[in-house]
Amino acid sequence: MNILIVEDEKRLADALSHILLEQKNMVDVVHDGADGLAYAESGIYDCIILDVMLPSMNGFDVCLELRRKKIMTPVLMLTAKDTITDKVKGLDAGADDYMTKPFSPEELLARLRVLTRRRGEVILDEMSYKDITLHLDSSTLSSSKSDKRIHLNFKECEMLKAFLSKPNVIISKQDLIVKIWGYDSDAGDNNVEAYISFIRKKLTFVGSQLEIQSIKKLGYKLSMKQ
Amino acid sequence: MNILIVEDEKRLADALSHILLEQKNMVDVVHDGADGLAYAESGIYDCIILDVMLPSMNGFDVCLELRRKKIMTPVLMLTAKDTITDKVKGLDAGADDYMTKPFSPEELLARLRVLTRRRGEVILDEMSYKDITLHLDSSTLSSSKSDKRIHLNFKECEMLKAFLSKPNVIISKQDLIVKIWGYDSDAGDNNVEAYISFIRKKLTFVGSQLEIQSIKKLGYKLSMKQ
DNA sequence: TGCGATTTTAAGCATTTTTTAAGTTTTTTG
DNA sequence: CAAAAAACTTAAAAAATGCTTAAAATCGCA
Repeated sequence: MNILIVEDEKRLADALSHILLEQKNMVDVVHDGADGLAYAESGIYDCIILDVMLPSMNGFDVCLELRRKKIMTPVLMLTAKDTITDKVKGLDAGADDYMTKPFSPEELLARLRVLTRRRGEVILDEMSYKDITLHLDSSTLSSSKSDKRIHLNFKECEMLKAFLSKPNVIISKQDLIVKIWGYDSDAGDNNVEAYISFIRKKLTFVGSQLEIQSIKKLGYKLSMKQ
Repeated sequence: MNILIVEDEKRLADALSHILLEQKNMVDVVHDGADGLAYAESGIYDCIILDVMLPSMNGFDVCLELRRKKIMTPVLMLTAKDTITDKVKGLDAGADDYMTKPFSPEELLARLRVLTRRRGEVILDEMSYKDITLHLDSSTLSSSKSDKRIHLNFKECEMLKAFLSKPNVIISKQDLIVKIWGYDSDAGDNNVEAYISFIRKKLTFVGSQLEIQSIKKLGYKLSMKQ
């Protein structure tokens, strides 16, 4: 899953992302409300964890603005105090659930499970972007530009899924390592590079107009050629 | 169907009711023997699942008392250990069947089917997909592509049922283990592999155009060849 | 108890996947 | 522009996954 954390307390943000990364999610962290809104508007997240007290723009307003823009990504609101007014305000603002600090990792994961199950149920069996489609029920890649199909192995598939869930967004090698090899693996950058190379070959094979572009020092992104 | 569960272990009680609710039964759960007896006396249940070890009154006594009062609702007795004396005691007490923990959901349902068939509920007795039919009453597989028939044993049958209920969907080895060997069995992947191999042979034998395809790292799915 | 059926286990094999490492190429930087 | 760093590509080694059997263990029943 693809999760956005909007939290200014650095220690808490770290703890949260640590917990989520361990479960092999993709996690983005931003530290203030305005940034949070900007990221969230991309619509690429499966869930947003949103603190109430934030610099520049508070969590309620972020949430309200998101809903006003018809972005319905589930929001889990965090707050330090368990006051009824806050809770009501949060839910009025369009949050889907509400959690008071401190909380246990288990509670966090349980709530996220509920939030994302709601929209889920329908299990995704295809992911598409532009001319390509990744068929998850057969681990197969195809493109509308040709009638070729090619099999991807497990890690290739996971990696391409990461790019398809965030097209045009730069994903760092570290994020890919965590997502595919796990939080405490000892895979190195070269492992990522090797798989990027495999996937590129397969994108070319099916005749796609998409490419995995490398941005030195930052990572890779999936985008149209040229 | 209307089922009463008398079980004090919360986890197991939950698992049981979950399984049964999924099949659209009505389920009542109580946690001790005396309550169990009180509920069972109402006579409204189609079946009673009764643990042996219970607070306040053990399962044997509950069962004995029920029969003494001429309440003949079928009783499926549960026990942790498979001792002959327990079994004998259970059946002497008037239980209709006897199941030792751990057990798989499929085994539970199969036994309930037998217990309640007596009283004439309509039960599913065939599953078909494309050219094959699995005859549940005789555990026999046939295909419209030939007039051959072949017997499947219990586990082969349960496994094929899993695939027939979700054709073209990938089912993981873990799911199959839980479904067929139970939630805390110590069966491993190789057990699944062995049975997949047996079933493939039988699909071939009856001349079916279907195959169980394996998708590395993800599981298996039933689909048409090619 | 003993027999046949069922289930489990284990080992060998084949295949696929993953890792590793070394040699290139490309890009950045001083 | 040269040197260093980063990224790319490959082949080959290593590891893992899955398949198939036969044999052992277990079960169910007469």
